[in-house]
Amino acid sequence: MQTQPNPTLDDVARRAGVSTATVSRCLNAPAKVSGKTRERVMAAVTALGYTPHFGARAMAARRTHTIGAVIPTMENAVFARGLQAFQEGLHAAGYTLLVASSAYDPVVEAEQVRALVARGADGLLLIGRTRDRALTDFLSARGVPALLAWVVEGEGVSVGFDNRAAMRALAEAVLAEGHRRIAMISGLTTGNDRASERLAGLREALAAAGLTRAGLPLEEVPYGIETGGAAFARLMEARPRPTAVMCGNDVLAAGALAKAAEMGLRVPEDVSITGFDDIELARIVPPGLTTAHVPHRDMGARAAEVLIALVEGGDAASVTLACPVVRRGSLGPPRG
Amino acid sequence: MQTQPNPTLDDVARRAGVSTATVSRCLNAPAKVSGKTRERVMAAVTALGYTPHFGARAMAARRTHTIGAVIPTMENAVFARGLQAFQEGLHAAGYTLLVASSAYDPVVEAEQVRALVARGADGLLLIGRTRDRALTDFLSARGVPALLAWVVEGEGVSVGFDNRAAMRALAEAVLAEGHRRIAMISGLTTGNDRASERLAGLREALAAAGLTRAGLPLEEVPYGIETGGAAFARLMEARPRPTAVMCGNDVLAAGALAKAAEMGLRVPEDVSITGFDDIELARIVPPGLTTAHVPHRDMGARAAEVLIALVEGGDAASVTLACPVVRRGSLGPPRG
DNA sequence: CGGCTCAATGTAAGCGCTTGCATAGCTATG
DNA sequence: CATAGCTATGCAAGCGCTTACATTGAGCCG
Repeated sequence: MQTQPNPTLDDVARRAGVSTATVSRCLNAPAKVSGKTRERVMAAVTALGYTPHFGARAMAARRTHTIGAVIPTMENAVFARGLQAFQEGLHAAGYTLLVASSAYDPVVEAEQVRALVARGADGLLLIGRTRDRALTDFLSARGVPALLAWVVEGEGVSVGFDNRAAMRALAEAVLAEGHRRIAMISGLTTGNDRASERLAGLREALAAAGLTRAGLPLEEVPYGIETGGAAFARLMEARPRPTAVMCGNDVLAAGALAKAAEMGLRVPEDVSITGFDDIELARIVPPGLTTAHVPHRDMGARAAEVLIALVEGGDAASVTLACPVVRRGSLGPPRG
Repeated sequence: MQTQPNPTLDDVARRAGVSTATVSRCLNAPAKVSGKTRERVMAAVTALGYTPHFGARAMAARRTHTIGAVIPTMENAVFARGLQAFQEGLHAAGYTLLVASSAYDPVVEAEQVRALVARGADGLLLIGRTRDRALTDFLSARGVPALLAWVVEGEGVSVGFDNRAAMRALAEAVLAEGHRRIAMISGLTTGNDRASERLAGLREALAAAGLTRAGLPLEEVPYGIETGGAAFARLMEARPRPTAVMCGNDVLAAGALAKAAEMGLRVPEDVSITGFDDIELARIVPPGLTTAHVPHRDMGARAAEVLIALVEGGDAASVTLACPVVRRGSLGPPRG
């Protein structure tokens, strides 16, 4: 499809009457070139519409100023928002972001990581911390630093929050209202440490309140409004019914809320519902969703800082952010 | 940071006792190599954990199997979803997707387009069709095909829908209910042809119904739930009040809906509200949002097909998808 | 059994850029 | 005025890969 060959450094050099080395310096270290020459070169650059060839540059410079990120899916607003902030931070520092999605599949994730490394990513942003040894080894052999986000430090540097503690705090708020029959709708926990940590947090809180572990009705379903609604309906078939349904994320909770309305159940009088993430949705679904606030944008911005430090300097410390409980209308005392 | 140099073709070749050419052929055209050699080479590849260097490959092969996409923002679910489908389609065909976002700024968009081309994108996906001459010229000079999505064909190939016609159809439904005092909350129209086309569609319908153009109260606000709510509040200060508020997208409409509830206005008894896009939200905000259904996933998938055809074959036809009106509780006849 | 074909492999020339080193043209110094 | 010390530039060697072309060695024909 290449109709006319793209202009190269050589074309620019010829047109400006200098060597390719000078042109290259003009572009990468303008201070090393005299004012007059620089002007002439820049004129040639714009006249020709020259754009440096990325592959060639990466090859010669062994540096790409590119950061790769592998996220589970772009369809989840939570990642989209964090990533947007992340990319703004990178852009400001002169880095470009390459995004790939894994569809929550570790095999695909590994593939994508390799693809990004092959593309010359100087560093990587990864979500969560469940991943296999081979991948970590691969990255360290290649000398590509990776930052883990959405979790707290396991091994390696991370920027994130403690999913378990946040969920436990939320559960404590629910218990404090007087709820004893609590059920949970969790996202799929297989290969998803955020989901399993949240579940674990709830179990810890229940145990601490003297409620037996066996007593937690649980539905584990894929991410989605529909699936959340369906899971809610199943949980509400139990007699006696749970008085509170805690969800692994806001989207599941929104589904539960919608289904409750459809079933003629009042929230929170007949049943309390909680979410996790605090996406915009949480504010607008009536009566407002009580949830754990995850500072997505802040996390993305901090992640950019830390990863750049890692890439350029060599080391940087992990950051742990707080996830306060946000109380809205969906949580109230059990009736009776 | 590169602790150990990455293995190169040469390392693999040496280890397998063949030339680099043979290794390259093994990877790119296995049929040209004898079975025994291939096994030996593949063994060396895995033993060394070899990954081809992307830049080098792009340089030598003048082809990257990479498609770039520039979207306004990842935070808009609408693009996220379309893009997810797009990327799945590309992946299946062996292409990789590079995503960049422009924040609705044409200058940034142009930058990103150039960056993607410099990175060797074989083709580009662009949203909408308002863009300046220089950019189109640049792309055609470089021989990089671009596909426009979310719109119908202007010049160039597109995969999308007719924003104006869809909005007109929606407006006709509103008029058919008997509404005559209609207001609009539009997204920012500057540099956003989707938004301006939708507005134009509404105006056409009003004109066709004999309502004067001057009679359309209009709020033009940035994308967001909050901004939609605030705009709604302003529109409802008019006396007599509008009986129907049509919004440029579902997110603005969700904000309007939430604000209506907060103001104690019943929907649709006191005021009807419509959206555009039909995102998940539209189904769950009570009483359900009447909106125009945009087939995002389908659009993404078709876009992948068409763009690949463009890149590989050279030409392909535009695709126009229908956007049926979806009726939900938020639209009813005006009271009285 | 010579000669031809064809499949499998090797040789080597780039692809477009960066960068260490050499060079040239100055000015400041003794 | 010769010399040292700069700065601005050029030269040329790769970076890791693909691919046209050359080479080799079978297998097959008459």
